[in-house]
Amino acid sequence: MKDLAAELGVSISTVSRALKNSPEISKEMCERVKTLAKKRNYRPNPFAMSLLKNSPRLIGIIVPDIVTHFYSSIISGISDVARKNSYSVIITSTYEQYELEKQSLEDLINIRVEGIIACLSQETTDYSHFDHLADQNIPLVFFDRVCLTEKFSSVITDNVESAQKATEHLLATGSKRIGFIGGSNHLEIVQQRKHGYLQALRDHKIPIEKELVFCKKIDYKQGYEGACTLLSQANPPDAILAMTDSIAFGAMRAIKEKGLRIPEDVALIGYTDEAHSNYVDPPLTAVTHQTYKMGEAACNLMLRRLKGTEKPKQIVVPALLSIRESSVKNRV
Amino acid sequence: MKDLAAELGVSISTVSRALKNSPEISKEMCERVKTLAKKRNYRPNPFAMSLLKNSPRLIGIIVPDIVTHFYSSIISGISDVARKNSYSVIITSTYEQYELEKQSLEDLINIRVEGIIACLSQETTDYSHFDHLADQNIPLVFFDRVCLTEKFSSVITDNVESAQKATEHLLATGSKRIGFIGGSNHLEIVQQRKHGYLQALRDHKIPIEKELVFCKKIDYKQGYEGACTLLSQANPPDAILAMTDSIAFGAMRAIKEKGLRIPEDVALIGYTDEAHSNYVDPPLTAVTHQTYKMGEAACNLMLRRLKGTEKPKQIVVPALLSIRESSVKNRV
DNA sequence: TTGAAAGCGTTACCAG
DNA sequence: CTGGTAACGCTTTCAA
Repeated sequence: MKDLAAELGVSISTVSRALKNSPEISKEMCERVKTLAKKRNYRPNPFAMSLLKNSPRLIGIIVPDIVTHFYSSIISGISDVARKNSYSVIITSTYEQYELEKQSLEDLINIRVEGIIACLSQETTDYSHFDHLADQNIPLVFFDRVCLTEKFSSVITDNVESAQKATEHLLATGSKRIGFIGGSNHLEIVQQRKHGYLQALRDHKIPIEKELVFCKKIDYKQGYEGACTLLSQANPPDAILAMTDSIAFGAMRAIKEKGLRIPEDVALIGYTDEAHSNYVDPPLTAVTHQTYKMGEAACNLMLRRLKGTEKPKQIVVPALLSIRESSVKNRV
Repeated sequence: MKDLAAELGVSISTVSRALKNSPEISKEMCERVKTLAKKRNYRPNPFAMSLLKNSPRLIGIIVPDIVTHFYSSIISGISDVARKNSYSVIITSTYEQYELEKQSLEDLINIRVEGIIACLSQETTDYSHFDHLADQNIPLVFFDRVCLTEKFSSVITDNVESAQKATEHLLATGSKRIGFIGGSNHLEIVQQRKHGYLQALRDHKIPIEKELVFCKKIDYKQGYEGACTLLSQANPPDAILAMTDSIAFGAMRAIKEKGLRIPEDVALIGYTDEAHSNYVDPPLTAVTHQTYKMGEAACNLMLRRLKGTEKPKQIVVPALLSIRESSVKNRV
């Protein structure tokens, strides 16, 4: 900018004003400056700006990991909305560890992000590090795994409803005895989805059988073992609701290895993204989270907080039941 | 910092020095300053630093998208190395579009990242926007899909070798006529993988047939259509080498829909990550990229460039052939 | 309509 | 060992 001023023989202030179309400047001058600026490939230095205004137009994101489709898709939604509002995003991963979560938070604050969008790690049970943000007046929005909802806005999915709907779909399409494979009971999403499953059974006056519920860990192996356990019972289920994608794929393998047909012998519903549900055989009926939308919602919540102080708000982005071939016994 | 100085009754310079353990300051003073700094929750303002040193400790990443496992895993590798060296990363997605790639590049330069790590979009055939970076002296490292290799460092996989090995594996396990499904020919990885495939055929004195090669775009749909086209020929192949994961899954569906068995009728090899290869039926033999390692390598290359000017350098991270069930016709 | 100068938070150099 | 001051790039009064 100094160079531009020198080259045009005017002052720096003039250049500054010309560049932002200050109404109190001659059009001619304005044009001259802009032309030269373009020619010299001038770019405003954002650090000077940030230093001045203390608004770096930067949003921080904290996720358990970026490799899981669920998170990467949400990040995608967040950063697209951010970019459209000329914000940039910085992403940090906790790898589900409490210590790394604290570290990430610290880093983002040091970088002086304007706000933080976060999803809790599995390990986190103490929320004080987030609590402090309220004092420092740094906006925070949670998604999926949330806490301190009176203080901070959040975006969640309808876990109870989605599991309930999935169960009802199974009942409506010819399944009678439905098994459930979940994860550690202390996780809220496990409780909620199991709750939805049980609710559907209750609504249909179907007695609840403990043996049909298998809850250990959320991974492929436990999905496989869960299905093996359920199917080797004396009176095995004729349908399984699997609580996550890895569990569903593990269960699918177990069913096939037993020589059972999907959905004729055992119907199956999972929670997965669009693409991978279609890659398997038969295509998997699944609850699909509107992850991109969740990301957009989270970012919009943040942007609104950034503009004016708004009351904490929850947004529920409903999950969709994508019916494919793995669940429908009685084709019409 | 000003407040700290005032509160302690010393000058700002003293505080600054105390905070960075300048050897020319009394230990006592040093302690006093640090204690108060902690108490007042002082954090250095990174923008002032960046303004001063013009080094924001920020690295920009440009990827086709962040949702694909291949990219998210590489990003994971990059950002872990970056964080260990107290760099942050900013990620932008091109969604495979040339215009968005130019835009992303522009944005990152405006934000004043110290360097950029990029993977070309499928659309990109004109590299001048990257070429300009060399003039502006902004370090650039490419990965996977690369260009201008005399000017910029890059991290690639051994595309020729991996495709060659995969083809040879097919030949060694009973396949005779092998088809190839790839993407746009202007992409180097397409050329290289095709080259490896052809090389293997040549080595085995197998005549090359143009009709066995299908190269359009890299996505699920083209994988499906490619396989359909190949398999509906008068003399169809009995094996297919699919150049990416989405192509492989598309091809798998096409093969099944035609009522053909894998691998008995048509053997199939893809390029995918560990997890999803195992989810499909039959488990997919695949070339597995060491994506996290590639990310680490790219970031290390960048860090070295950032420290001293280094000559452009290529790093080859070999891919691994994970043999599963989809490829082996003649079980021993 | 334009120019001069202060100030944003920090470091570094030069004096004391 | 410590204080003063210039400088980083830009915006914004205040004066002319």
